[in-house]
Amino acid sequence: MNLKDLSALLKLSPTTVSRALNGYPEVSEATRMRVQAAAQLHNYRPNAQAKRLATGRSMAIGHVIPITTQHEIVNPVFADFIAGAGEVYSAHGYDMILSIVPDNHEERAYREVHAKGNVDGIIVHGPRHSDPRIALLTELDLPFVVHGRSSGVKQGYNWVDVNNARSFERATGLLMDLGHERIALINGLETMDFAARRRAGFENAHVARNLAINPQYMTQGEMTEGQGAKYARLMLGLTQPPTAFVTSSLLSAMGVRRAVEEAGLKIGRDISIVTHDDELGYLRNGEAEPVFTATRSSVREGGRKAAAMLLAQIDARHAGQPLDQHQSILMEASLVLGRSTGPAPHSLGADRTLLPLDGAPRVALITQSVARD
Amino acid sequence: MNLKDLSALLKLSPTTVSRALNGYPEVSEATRMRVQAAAQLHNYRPNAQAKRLATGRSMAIGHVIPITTQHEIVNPVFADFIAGAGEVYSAHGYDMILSIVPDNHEERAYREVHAKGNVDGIIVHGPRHSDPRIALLTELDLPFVVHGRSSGVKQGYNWVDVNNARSFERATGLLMDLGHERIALINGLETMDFAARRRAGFENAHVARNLAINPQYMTQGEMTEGQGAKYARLMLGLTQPPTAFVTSSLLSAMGVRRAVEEAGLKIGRDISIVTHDDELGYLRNGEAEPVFTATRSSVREGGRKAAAMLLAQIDARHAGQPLDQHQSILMEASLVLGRSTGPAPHSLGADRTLLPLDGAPRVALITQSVARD
DNA sequence: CTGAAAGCGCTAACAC
DNA sequence: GTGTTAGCGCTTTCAG
Repeated sequence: MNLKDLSALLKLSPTTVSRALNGYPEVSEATRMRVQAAAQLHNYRPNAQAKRLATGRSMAIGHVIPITTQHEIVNPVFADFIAGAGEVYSAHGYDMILSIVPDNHEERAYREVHAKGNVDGIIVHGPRHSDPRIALLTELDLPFVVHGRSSGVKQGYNWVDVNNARSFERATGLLMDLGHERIALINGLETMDFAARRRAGFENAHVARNLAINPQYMTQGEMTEGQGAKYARLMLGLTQPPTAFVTSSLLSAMGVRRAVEEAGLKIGRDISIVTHDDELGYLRNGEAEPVFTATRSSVREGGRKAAAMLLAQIDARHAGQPLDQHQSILMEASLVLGRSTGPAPHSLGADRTLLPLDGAPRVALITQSVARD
Repeated sequence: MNLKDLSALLKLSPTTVSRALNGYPEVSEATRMRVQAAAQLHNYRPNAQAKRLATGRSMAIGHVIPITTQHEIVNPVFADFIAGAGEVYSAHGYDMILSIVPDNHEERAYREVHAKGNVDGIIVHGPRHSDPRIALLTELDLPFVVHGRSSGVKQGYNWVDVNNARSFERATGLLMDLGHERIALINGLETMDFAARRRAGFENAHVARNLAINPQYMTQGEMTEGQGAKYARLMLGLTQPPTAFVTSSLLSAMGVRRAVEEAGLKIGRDISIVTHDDELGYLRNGEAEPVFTATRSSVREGGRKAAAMLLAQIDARHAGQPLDQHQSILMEASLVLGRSTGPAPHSLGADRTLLPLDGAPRVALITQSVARD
């Protein structure tokens, strides 16, 4: 059933039917009703391709997920983020086109997607410290929103990110408040912007408390268990091993735990581990179910916000507004908690609660949480 | 730059240019060269929408991921599977359209996507035991491949699945071989086909060894840590508690571990836990890095196979072949390993290796692995 | 308020 | 070998 068929059936012109269905004002209420009823009855759906060609809008948003050619693991964060974005798209009649692109083909992929005209906008995932994609997309004049930031880029652009620096600064500071002076950082690859920011936060905490930063305690690499264990082993082998670890992912934290156990040490007694990760709901317990959910949903909420921002941008452009104003949303990470056996939560400010882990308030998990915009 | 511009530039008709670019034989080699060079030079990309409209092929595959309205967590398995499928699509010039659909709107979503004509085929995720989507898609005459199976459906259809029954049977049997007689199953929701199959495997192992199946030892629910802990607590509270747990996901296994620890028991000494999950790379160690990778890549490989199967089906149909033959691929799950501190692997057949966990060969992890088709 | 006609950018019969 | 013509199904001026 297409427009022509339907209009023939109604003994109206395709034009009128189209207008009736698309809410144009110049059609009489009576015929609009009639048309809508018929459309419903015959289950009419305008052909998407034709509509796209006619309007010049593809009604689709591209999500480009870069895959490093070495480690081809898809970061689980993307799944939740994309789920959130997807909700917004379907509410607005947009499709989501997902491209998993090897990072060496990225530029080509973007140019192609643009030239072929099959998306109206793009969400950029996994930005690096200085990410060429931002300049590229600006040059192509394709609306986009970055999931994360690219600190090395000076021009304005739209982004949605989590306050990585602040959360790592607080996590590190927290350990220091508990008496730790030798704290290790097991970070993600610092070419990735989020990892660079996490390191900055880690260092800031040292600076703020006048503690020396020991390069031997800072490592970066893939966020896998193997890497976490490897680096932790190295550091535990130092003459002055760290007394606490701040890690950048759940997997790394599990690797650290393994190394710690191998060394015959006990977590929460000899060694503290703090991990920051969107997945870390995996580790908590007790009250944890809601925390887990909250963690995942906050990433999802980030996806929603990014999508909404992008669609607004596209609408504005289509409405002829210049819009060189750039928007950004910074989501605050909040401290949550470990394995609570103790009674009272260790408070960290109005909306922050840290529960002691295994009775000893020395191990904490940190997660990204509620949005603040 | 569009076809018309390009052809004007070359002083050729759009037709000829189109033919040259699309590899039609009736164009002279000389002009083909000239056209290709010009296209390259001007960075010409045919407009996707126009092409779609003209050819009637949307060159896109839809992946519909159902979200249960209660627990809106996206199963991480999807990410890897989709990444694999994505590789195949981009190699063949297809786009991937991802829809996250609340499970109560599924039928509508499928009908819509079909009527709008924006996909040439669909991958069905998360099939239930009797899944109406299969009949629906058959009725709509839209090519599709199921990621998983739907045991209650009698008609033929294409699918790619893992041998869930067999792997759970072997896991359970393995525990029995180690002397366990009271084994608990912490399963996913058995309305999901994979969970039903896992249960069947669990039961088969009992039948094969003439052991009674105790309903008190079988639970199903969301595969979260909280549920795992809850059920494990209940069972550990029985007068005859189980001595081993077979769980359906990493999260559940972690919940069980928590409950076990709370009860003052020690894993590997008092209690064994076996988990089967695509994610369970998260838990292994030592030799584990490659296993982790292999696990994830095997899911990815499943995605590749499903995609290839679907594209073949679409091509065949387009070539006018009837193809009422249905294909299927069953991937075998292989046993891998726990936390290896002991030396010799405990062998389970030619391609199967089980390493002892913490020296005591009583805890094992089972993962899905290499394809066999 | 409704309709006729043109056109979005491409492909595919059908001539030449 | 190459060009002409007519659509694909819709939207959108422009008339009425």
